[in-house]
Amino acid sequence: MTELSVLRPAKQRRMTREEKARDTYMRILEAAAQVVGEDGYADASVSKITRLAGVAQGTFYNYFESRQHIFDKLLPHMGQQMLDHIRTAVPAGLTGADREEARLRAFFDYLNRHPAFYRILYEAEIFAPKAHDEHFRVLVEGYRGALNRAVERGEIRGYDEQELEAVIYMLLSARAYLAMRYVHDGRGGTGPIPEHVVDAYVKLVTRGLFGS
Amino acid sequence: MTELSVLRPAKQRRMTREEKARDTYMRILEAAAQVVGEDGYADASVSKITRLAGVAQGTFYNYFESRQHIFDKLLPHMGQQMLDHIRTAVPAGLTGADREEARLRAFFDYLNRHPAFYRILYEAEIFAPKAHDEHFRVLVEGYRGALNRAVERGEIRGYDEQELEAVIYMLLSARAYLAMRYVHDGRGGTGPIPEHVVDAYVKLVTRGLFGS
Amino acid sequence: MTELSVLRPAKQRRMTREEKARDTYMRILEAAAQVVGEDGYADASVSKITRLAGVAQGTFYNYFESRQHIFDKLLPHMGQQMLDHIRTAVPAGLTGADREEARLRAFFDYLNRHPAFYRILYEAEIFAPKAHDEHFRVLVEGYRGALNRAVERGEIRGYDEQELEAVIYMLLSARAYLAMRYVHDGRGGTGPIPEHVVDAYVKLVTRGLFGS
Amino acid sequence: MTELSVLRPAKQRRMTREEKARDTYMRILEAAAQVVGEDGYADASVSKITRLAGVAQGTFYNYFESRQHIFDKLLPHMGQQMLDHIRTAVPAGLTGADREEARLRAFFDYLNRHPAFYRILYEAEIFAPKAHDEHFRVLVEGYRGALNRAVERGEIRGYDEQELEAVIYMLLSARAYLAMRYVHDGRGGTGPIPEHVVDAYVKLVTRGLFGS
DNA sequence: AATGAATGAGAGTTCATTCAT
DNA sequence: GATGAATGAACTCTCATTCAT
Repeated sequence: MTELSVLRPAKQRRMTREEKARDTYMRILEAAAQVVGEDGYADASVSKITRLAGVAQGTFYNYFESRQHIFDKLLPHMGQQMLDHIRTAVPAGLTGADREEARLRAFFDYLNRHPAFYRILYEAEIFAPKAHDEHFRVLVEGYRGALNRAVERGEIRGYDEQELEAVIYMLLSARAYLAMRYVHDGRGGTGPIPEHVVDAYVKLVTRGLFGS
Repeated sequence: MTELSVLRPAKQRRMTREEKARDTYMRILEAAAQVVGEDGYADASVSKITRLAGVAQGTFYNYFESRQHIFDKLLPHMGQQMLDHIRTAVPAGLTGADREEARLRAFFDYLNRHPAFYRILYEAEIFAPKAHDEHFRVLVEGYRGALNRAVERGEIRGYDEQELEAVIYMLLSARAYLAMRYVHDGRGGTGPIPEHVVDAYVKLVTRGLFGS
Repeated sequence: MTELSVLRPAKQRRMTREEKARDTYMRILEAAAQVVGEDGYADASVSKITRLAGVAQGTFYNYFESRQHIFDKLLPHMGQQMLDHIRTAVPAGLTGADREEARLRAFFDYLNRHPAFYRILYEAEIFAPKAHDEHFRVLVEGYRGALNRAVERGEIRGYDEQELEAVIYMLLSARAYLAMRYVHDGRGGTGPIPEHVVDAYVKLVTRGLFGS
Repeated sequence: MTELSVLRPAKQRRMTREEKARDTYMRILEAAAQVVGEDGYADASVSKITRLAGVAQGTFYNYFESRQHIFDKLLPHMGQQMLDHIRTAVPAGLTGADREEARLRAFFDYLNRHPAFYRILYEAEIFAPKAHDEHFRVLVEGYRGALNRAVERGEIRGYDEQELEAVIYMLLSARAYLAMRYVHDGRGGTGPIPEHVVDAYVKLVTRGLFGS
């Protein structure tokens, strides 16, 4: 493992103190993301993170109160990126099952581009439960709005509000496990999602939700 | 935490050397299950486990090569219990969506009776990935047989074999997340699954898979 | 803990460079006194002191060579205040045991008004031994003069010069321990000295020194 | 600093496990006493202590919960030795001021033989306050009994019970400060107490307490 | 003169594992 | 086979001090 070159801004004239601080903060955070992505939270020691970030161990504690503290920041940081990616990648006009398909593809696409994200997200359930819950809450709320609109448009029938929440959990979980099974190969590597997996998802959702 | 009394066999006559060894092995394994269930893998120290099992720390290494080793045994041991429970609980004659519903209820029922199992199972993805994969493989194979039969009976249409596998993953994942969300309350405790959650699951599966 | 407002001079016209420096020096010194008084030398970090003084950490080292250095200044600074207080509080005409009693009361009175002083003084034996010795030297010399005059006046008999020094140490030590035992309650708080303690001291000194 | 040879028992036949454990415990405790005696509590690191005791750092924590914990054991351990020494050294028949003198000499004698004790005792006020209080309590109670008997015998007159407690504090404090001033030379070394100091103490106590 | 980010040595503590008894 | 004392590597975190700005 060597120093991160990412995010090291081209040495334009000069950086103000504040900019430099912001830079250091980001370098540590990105280093943590990479280490957790590769080794998991349990093996993400402060020493590994700072070595990768190219700063002294003590510097870590100028920016984060504790090891747990940076873990709690990781998912919010990366999760926002993911949501932005999905929002951008899903065409505005899409509705119904087409929208679902686009979202699934965008999710897998993001995972392929940011292989570290999978571990950061799914281990967070254990190592940063607060952050994980919050992330989930955001996802669920976003979904709820979309499904409610689909109900209003008459695309979805036969589910009351409580049931829809359960459905959202199922759809989110489906994404997660499909990612575990089909995006990740044995160790470390990732690949594009097979078409038949998308087909299965879309079929299940189309019939099951937007049915007949 | 005090010594386990579970599994301490009634002191009939005498135990053969072999029986005693088997007994000690089981005591340690059960103690590990309880500790992991309560504190998670990360905090399940050898010392906690042996203290609970009522043996010396050194004894642990007469039965398990390492801490990781016992973690790898945990899920196979508990997972078999779960499968037995589900198999027993689901009436033989049921097919189609009714069978799915019965399986879901049996799963949640098991979780309620064995609260430790949830952590053992879901943290295994991180702390005992080999065992987790194997456990999943067994579940998937069992499922595959059942769904193939449903296909043969004409209950399921429009999914090829590969797609069915993806569907299985989605159903398994649905269980997992619904458990996380609806069985577990904030800290430690569990409760029965709400009816509307079962309804949503059944509806989605009926329409999506078995649907006309 | 918030910034000290003490000693912040009313913002008259303007401060000369020198005045400002003097002001900063005093602000840091007073902050150190407060922190040591509350948390003890061991927990009086430079960061706590500068935070309380309202200056940057680096500023500290413009005024004091090291943390130890400011500790060495603390007792001389506060000790002088105490001596001034006692000198002022003890009526000029008193002699003999009456004078002793007045001094004891003045000492306890100072302690009650400046609760931080106790820790600064007594922990100095450990954390600033040089300063402690010097402080003691000053006290002893002051005492020696007084007792010598008492000898000359014939109030004290039967002690040679060396013995008188030992007596001085005993009287000073008595003060200290009586303070520890009777002025300080369990944690932090202080109260007036009980009368019977003063009585015991006066009796012992009257009979023992100024005796018969 | 090298390994302690003290207390390493002559290698008689064999040591039972229990004996060996006791031995290790004592070796660590004695090492701690020596380190604290030389460097003070603040600089008595676990690493220094275990190095001197000739055990691994981890071993320390098999015997003491924490660094603070061993500090809390130090004074009780050494204090008992001191009391035993004084009790043994003071002839049984002595009473009144003679007894006081004998006690003072025994105290200084112990200090000379165990130079580490001074720091252990007097820094305990700061670093092991609980132990210090307890030690003081024991000393005071012992004293109180002796003085009460002296009152009954009519050797002491004019002090009520509360006043006598204050007197005890003054006598104990006198010992302590006289030790600081006259037993310890500049750094580390010790010497016998000068006769004139004993004389001063005896004179003060005789006149002040037992005085006709 | 003032700042505050960066440093790095060193602290206390934990714990999986070993091995002589 | 059972024991439990001993180990030592690794961890997180603190903080006095420096120095470029």
